[in-house]
Amino acid sequence: MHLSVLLPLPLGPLSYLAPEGEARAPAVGLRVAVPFRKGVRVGVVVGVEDAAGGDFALRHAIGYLDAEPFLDEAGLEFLERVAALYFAPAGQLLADLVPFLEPPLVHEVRLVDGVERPGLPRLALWRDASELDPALLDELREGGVLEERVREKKPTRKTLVPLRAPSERLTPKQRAALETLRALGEAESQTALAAAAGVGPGVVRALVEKGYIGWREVELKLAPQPPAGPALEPLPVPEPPPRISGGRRAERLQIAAGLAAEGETLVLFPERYALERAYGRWPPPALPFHGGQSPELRRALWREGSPVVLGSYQALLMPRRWRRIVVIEEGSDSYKLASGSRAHAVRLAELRAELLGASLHYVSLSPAVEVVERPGLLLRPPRTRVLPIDLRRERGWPLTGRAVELLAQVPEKGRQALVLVARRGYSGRLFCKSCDWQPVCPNCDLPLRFHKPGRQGRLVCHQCGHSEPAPEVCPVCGGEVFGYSGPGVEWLAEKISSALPGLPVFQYSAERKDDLAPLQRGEPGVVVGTTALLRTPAPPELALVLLPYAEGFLPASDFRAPERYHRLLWQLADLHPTRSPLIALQTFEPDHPAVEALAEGDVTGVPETELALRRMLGYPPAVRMVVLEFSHRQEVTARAAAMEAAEFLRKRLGDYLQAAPFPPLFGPVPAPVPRLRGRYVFHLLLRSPEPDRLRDWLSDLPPPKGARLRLDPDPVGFVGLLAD
DNA sequence: AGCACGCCGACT
DNA sequence: GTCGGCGTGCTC
Repeated sequence: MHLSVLLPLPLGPLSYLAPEGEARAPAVGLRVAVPFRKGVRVGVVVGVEDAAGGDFALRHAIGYLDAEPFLDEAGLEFLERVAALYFAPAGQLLADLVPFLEPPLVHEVRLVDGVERPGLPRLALWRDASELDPALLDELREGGVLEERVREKKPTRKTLVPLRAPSERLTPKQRAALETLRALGEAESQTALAAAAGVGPGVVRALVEKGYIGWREVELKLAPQPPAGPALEPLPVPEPPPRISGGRRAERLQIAAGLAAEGETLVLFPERYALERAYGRWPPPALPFHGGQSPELRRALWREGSPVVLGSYQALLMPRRWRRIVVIEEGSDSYKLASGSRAHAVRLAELRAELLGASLHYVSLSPAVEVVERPGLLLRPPRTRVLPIDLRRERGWPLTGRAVELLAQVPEKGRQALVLVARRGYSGRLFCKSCDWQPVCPNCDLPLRFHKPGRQGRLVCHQCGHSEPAPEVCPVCGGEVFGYSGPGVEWLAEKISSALPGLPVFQYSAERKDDLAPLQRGEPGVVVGTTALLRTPAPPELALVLLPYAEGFLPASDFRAPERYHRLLWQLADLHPTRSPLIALQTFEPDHPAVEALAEGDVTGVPETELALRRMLGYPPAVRMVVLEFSHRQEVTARAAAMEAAEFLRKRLGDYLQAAPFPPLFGPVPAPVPRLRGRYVFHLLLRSPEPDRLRDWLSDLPPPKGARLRLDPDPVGFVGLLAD
């Protein structure tokens, strides 16, 4: 019997002989431990064949980890289809979608009964395999004299428990602490016990030393946190259409809950924050499933029998026959996997639903361009109050007089304001005022960002993390005066503090998360932050949302930028569950369509326009697009590899180059950031309305010489405009 | 992905 | 002479 085993590695399935001495018949979908390289890895059986002749000296699999299949047939089919869709080995997708597949193992070995090996007398008894040399294990395996068994190590935790009854030899305090532990049963730590018993830590330590209490490993009971608040009321929609847009956040969740009441449903969320917030109010029974949970917990919940799962993309392969998949905020960038296969979770959900025959629904405030034409239900969007502040006319940078006036009203009325900045740190650029020198990252073609957390500044690369102290004088001309541009969180916070002394100003970004509790309590104040702020609950008295430089959220090089900008603006209108804060935008483009749509209460207009535009220009979803990224430390090597591939593809495409509705091949061009982490990057874009053509071209493409080639099979960000 | 192998430059 | 950087190939 041959097993076809898929490991969570960027490889196709590998072949193994069925485990020796295993009574059970091999079954597709079981997790199996196999020898791999010098160790043991866990994969999934994706095929079972009668020993077909092969010239490979196959090794035996060690053993199965499951009683029931970990992946079902539908899941395996899905995996295979996704791999084809994304031009990636199936194992890569397995690794991406089920990163918790491999549990810690107990792997034990012994010699087959009666066999003796000189020098290995104790190997007649089961022994942990990690104590033995992998080479020796392999040799014994090949000789057919090794028995192996493997099982999943049960998750445990350490806990402090009483070991002996109190005796006369204890001091009163020690006795009290021991009695406390006997009453509690167990304690998390020595400190916790000391606190609970009202004694000093030394008392507890003495009890441990005398052997009255001690640590023991106990099995860890795994369960998600139960929902916190009062459950929201599901809102049933008769004959629900595929798309539901508009409305307020709570209302959309009610509708999603109504959709989920129909039967086995996956409610897919773009990120953990939104998921946990929704789960906190979701009508039970429901199960949260996401990457913030420990791998042990996710493995434990994998087969849990809840009809509704609120999940991230990691729930997509759960062995369930979903009747419905509900995609929340399908336009969110967080659905794009940043590494590995670089899959897009919404595409995956669509494919999963198709293969299962499940109904698919998108529920979002402003629909993604990809879905805006589906039949939809439009709920009344949040009321908006929008104030564009035209930076071409208003004085003051980075804070106009108008903005200061607005902010001044915040403490006067006892309200709160949120200031959203696209950049963390002090400023995007630092330059010498006398000679124009600018610091650049040594590894990337990017200016170093200026951070000024205290008095002394630092220069930081936001791509590779390189960091150096900011110079006191210009290293080129010795000039002592520096200028800044591209205001960040720190700059704005400083500016607001000096313009409005006495106003509490908080900062909130990835690098500095002030405690926002005073704001949450309703105290007046301003918080300046990046979009990280959107993952915190809105302060209760929110009256103003100010974007000091709205275009900062509109990168010019990306065809999806207007859609994103539009979505962000609408998100601001829906931040507070009931209030409509004034949204003030300092901008050079006060009549941008996204700003107008927000003012007019229109959530679908911008996506519709964008869709028309993409059809005209040949962008997704009108075409399937793939970006080929060639990179190397040496610029010439990267460029040459990209040129060679372009040349090959030009020949390969032949007449289609002219016949295609849109030029199907573009580049090579330097990537929007031409050098990243010490590597030069060149892009080659392929596109066609017929996805099968892309597959054919790519399958013929010879591997590049010298340079590394990576595919982005579903580019979302940082795609330069095609210049025809 | 992770790891071994092998080739070329730098230095005790 | 060796150490060690990185490019290439392979994993049942």
